[in-house]
Amino acid sequence: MSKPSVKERVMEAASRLFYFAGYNQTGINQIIEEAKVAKASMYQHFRSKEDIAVAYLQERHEMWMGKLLDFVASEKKGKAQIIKSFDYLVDWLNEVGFRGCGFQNIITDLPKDQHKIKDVVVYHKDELSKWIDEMLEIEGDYNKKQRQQLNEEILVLIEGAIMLSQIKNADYPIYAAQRACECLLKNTR
Amino acid sequence: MSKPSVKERVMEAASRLFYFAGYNQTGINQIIEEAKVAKASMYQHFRSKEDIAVAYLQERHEMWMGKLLDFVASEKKGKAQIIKSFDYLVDWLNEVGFRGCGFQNIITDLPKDQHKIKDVVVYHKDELSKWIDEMLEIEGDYNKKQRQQLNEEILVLIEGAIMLSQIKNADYPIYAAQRACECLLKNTR
Amino acid sequence: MSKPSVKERVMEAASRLFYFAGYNQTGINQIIEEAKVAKASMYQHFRSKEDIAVAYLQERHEMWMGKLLDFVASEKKGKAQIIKSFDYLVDWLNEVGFRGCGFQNIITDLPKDQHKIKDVVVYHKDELSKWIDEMLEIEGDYNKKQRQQLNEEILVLIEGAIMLSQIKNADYPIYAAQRACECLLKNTR
Amino acid sequence: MSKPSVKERVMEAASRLFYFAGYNQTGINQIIEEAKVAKASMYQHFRSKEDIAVAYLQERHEMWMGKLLDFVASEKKGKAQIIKSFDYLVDWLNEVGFRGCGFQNIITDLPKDQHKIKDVVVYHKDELSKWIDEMLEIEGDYNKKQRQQLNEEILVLIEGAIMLSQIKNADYPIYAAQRACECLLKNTR
DNA sequence: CATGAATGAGGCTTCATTCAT
DNA sequence: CATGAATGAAGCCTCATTCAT
Repeated sequence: MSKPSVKERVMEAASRLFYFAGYNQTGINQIIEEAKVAKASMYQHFRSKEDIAVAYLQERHEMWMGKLLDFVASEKKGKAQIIKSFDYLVDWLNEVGFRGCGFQNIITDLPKDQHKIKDVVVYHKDELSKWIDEMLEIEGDYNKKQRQQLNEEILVLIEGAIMLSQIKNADYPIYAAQRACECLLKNTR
Repeated sequence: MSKPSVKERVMEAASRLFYFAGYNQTGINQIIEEAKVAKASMYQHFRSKEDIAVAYLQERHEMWMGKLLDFVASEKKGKAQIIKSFDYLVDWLNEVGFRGCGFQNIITDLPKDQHKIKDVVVYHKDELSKWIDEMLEIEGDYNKKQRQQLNEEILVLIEGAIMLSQIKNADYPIYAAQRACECLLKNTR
Repeated sequence: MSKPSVKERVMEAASRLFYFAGYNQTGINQIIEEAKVAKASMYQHFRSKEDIAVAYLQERHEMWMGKLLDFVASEKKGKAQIIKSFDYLVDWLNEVGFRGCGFQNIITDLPKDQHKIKDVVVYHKDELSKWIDEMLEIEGDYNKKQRQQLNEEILVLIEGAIMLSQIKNADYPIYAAQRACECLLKNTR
Repeated sequence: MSKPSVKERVMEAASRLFYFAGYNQTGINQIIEEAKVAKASMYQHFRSKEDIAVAYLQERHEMWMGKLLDFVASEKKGKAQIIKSFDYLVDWLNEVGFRGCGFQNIITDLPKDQHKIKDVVVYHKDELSKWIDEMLEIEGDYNKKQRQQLNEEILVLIEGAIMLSQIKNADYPIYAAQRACECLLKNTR
């Protein structure tokens, strides 16, 4: 039971602070203080604050997708898991006090030159999109064009649900998104 | 043809910078420089940076809602205007390079104590919601419960469309939201 | 008898420290501490450390050339003043403990991108060269080509005298330069 | 054909960086990175950055004097080699982009306590001076006093030539020094 | 003998705000 | 009502060195 490594301690503190306080609100000094790490030690593991953010988002992606897949595993693969994924959002966002999506939140107020961060965000949403497509493909009801359109629509619902629940500090937008999703999946066009 | 007032010049510069560069990326010094205003003059009109942001968001709300109503005015009030509102989003977001929603963008990375800003954001989304409700009510097809649920769903679509178009730097999410919206409005539940 | 302004205090401290301790050895913190000025106050008057150095060198140029002209004024304009200028070097360098030339010293170990500093140094040496040319022209003994060559040679002697006196911590190199200069001026070629 | 030793690799990198980028501009990290050496390995061979500089200057002295002697070897020992030595300066400084004298450059901006470095610099210039004296002695035209004075003057010319060519980024100061040197050697005083 | 991790001190610069005129 | 000067706190990052393995 030894002490976590410097890298781990930095990641823990940075993840918590970046997510709950915000990227710009979180200073390097705060991170190293909470991680109980010397500043230069931190910079031996991460070249810059931006790099910490990238690592944070990558870790967050793994964690978030993992939890999502676990959560929906009780349902049959396909539409059912997609519908169930909104229940995941409800659980998650209630737990974090509707703090919203770590990926959305970080790109909205970013120094103009920090492209690496934006890239991970796009990657995360693309991966989520891939999973949705998988679920739709398993269903077998749709051709490729239909799948793509549905996929886009569902992703919009997810993004909107997370964002609006953050603004309103409530979970009703997530349920609304779920209802909308059910409607979209029921009515072939 | 006199020079715009200090307040107006500050608002112009701050609005532009807050929206396109981001609230945290924009410093007071940059605002006064671009507004060509002395620092203390600015602080005579606005108690703090937060206050400037509040004024910016209020102005932006008026402007945005005004443009929305103008844009959809060519359509019959009701579902048609709602559908048309997504075309507004397409026009607007293309014009601003998919910079997203000024209201969404500002709340995601904010000092913990700046509640006044959050309040205006909530107000803005509530007003948008009111307009949607108006349009649905005019239709006459829905009871109150149905109206509220549809309203929530449509708002989620709008939020998601704006956010995802910002992430993907493309307008397809807006069209996806529009398609989804049409589906929701067509299929009574 | 009011307190000197912030700018003056910064200049005084920076000049003293840059010259006697060295540009790289002198930190912003040391400057503001000795100038008794808040850091941000300093940055209101100087955009960067480089800019302070530029101002320091410009001021130093005026001071140094002024003192030189004053010192040699007792001699007749022409060769005599040139010879006398080496006595000026002796006086000056003894006074500053053979700390060398502020202009030479700053360019030898400079971040690659600080061109503004280099420019002032070149300007300073060019102005000194102009003065030498003036003195040679007054003499009337030389044609343009001869003047230019002598000028270059004398400037080399001055630079070498200052540098070698710094290395050896002694004034004999200055006297050597003076002797050499006399020889050059005596023997037309 | 084995890999150069740690010490050699450090020396190679440090020499290059100290000379071309500057002592203060070069960090330990950059040295070990370019030398492909672990930090602690380096500190096993050199007690401190200052020690690396001392070794660098010692090596540089051997190299520089060696090349000088080789270069002038085509001439007869005496005045001729002295004159020829300025051609060496021209060749060398053109090759290194007028980066100046590694010894001059390092002492102008040094932490106050690093005396070991200063000592090597003085040693280097003294050795150069010894060589000039040798050349003058071989000539047989001068008494001891005359030799010493000429020696000082020639050294001043060399120092000035190197420094001014660095400032002006041109080789004309070296030719000027050569002309002056010829004049000094021709005219007994 | 070699190493990567860890460190305290300090580097330069910018922040939003207030003060004195 | 307008202003430029002044400020303390904090921003991100790099320094030369030492430690534990």
